[in-house]
Amino acid sequence: MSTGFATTDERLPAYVRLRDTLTARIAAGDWTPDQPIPSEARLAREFDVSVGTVRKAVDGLVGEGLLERRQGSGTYMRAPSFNATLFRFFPMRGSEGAPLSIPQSQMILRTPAEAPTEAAAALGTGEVIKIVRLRSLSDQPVLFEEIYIPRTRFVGFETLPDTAFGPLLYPTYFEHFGVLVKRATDEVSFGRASVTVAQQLRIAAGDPLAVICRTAFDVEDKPVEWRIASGSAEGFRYRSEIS
Amino acid sequence: MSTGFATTDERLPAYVRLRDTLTARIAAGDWTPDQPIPSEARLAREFDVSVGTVRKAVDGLVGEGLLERRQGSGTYMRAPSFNATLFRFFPMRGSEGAPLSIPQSQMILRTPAEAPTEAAAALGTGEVIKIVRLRSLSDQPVLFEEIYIPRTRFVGFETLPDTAFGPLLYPTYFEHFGVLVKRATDEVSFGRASVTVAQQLRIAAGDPLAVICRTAFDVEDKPVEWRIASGSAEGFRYRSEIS
DNA sequence: GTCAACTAGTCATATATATGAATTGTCTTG
DNA sequence: CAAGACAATTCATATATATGACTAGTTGAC
Repeated sequence: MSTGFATTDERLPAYVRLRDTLTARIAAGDWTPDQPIPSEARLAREFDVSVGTVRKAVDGLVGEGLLERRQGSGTYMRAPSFNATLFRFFPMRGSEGAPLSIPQSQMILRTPAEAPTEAAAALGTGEVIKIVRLRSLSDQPVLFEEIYIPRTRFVGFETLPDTAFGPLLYPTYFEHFGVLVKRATDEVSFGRASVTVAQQLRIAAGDPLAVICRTAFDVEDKPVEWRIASGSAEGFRYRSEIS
Repeated sequence: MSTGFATTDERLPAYVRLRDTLTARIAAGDWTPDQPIPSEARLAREFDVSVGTVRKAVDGLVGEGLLERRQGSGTYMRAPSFNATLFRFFPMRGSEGAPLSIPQSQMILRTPAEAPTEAAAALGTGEVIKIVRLRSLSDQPVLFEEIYIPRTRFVGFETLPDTAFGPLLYPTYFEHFGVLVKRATDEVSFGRASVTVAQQLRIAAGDPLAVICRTAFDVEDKPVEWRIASGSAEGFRYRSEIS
């Protein structure tokens, strides 16, 4: 008897199977952000489980930040707000509550390429699209980024019009390619500016550099992006919450 | 009618009030780690709520990492495992799976002191105890730490025997002073080694330095520790999970 | 004495139900 | 047409209950 679950291990509890099924639907783009998914009662009927079981499944996804409940209205998809990465890296106000400038993003390059060793290892493939960006605060370049995304997941990325890009990449990933970034791991280290990086950041070659390597994963925990970002070590700050 | 709740706002839902009450008991040291707290059925009777409500309250604390469920056995206190901070900061294997050395911890100083500005601001008091530690990997000093804790929460800290300290401080905080660290915020930046720091780390003054400032909070979200850790920027790595 | 079987206690899963609170759209009324 | 009353829908809280799974200790047979 089919119960409507996606094909997951039958030995697993119903709420787990339902959670996985909902995740698959989200990943497949069946629903769109800021649109309500079916109500708890509907889902209960559809999958032939009780409302309590639906709530438990949804609870998990809310905890992961994939869904958001709004009492009286419904439960909505929610693209994880990896917002304002730059704000995490550099302090935004001088010392007094100085007017915080808006971070800018300038795309320099977007082309198919061969992934460097580390990126290939993280992504599991060498066939990537390479993106180069320069991010600035009040016209001062602060972060130089090289980004690698697997070609198979982002077919046609290099031919997208420039208008498809805002200051953040992850919304574009989702809207045009259905790739939803759920989590990422950052690794901060110290280095020295190469000639090209120095030129972009308008510092001297050999100057101390803060380097952030990030691997981003989608809802199914498959790596979908590897990036290396560099900024002058002067004034650099990386904030992190641990628990 | 008393229902056994600690005095929290009566307008709040029962599961919130119960959760807060349980948190207070944990903070008060009513239970000890690795000891089971009363069973769900007992708690339900004690607070005159249903088992479902108890489960919902406990769910929250499990999510926060304060409690841990063991099916068939009970629910246990769990000091959050802020373990192996050093491992997060420096890579532990050379390049091949080299035998990972055990991090050592040498306490250099432990005395009442006046807090530096930043520590005082974070802790809300200048009356602190200052701790200085040097942390090493295979007899190579890698991290120099200055730690400040409020005197009022840690009465008698400076007179504790050295045997009361292991390689980690947080277990000692809890066992001797009932202070349970639940979360912390780290801030990584880069600077240059002062003469004293350089001496301790056996590097040259002016060498690039990685600096990690941490503020730690207890279960009630009150700041209980501020520390600044410095290590050579060469070979430094700070890992962070974001979502 | 040892080991297997049993048992009591505990958390895990699942259902059914009732009531409250918040939102949203509709309908009535002036 | 506008404003307020109203109703339907949806999530939020809470209870009661049943069954299964797992643990840890006890009992009993050999």
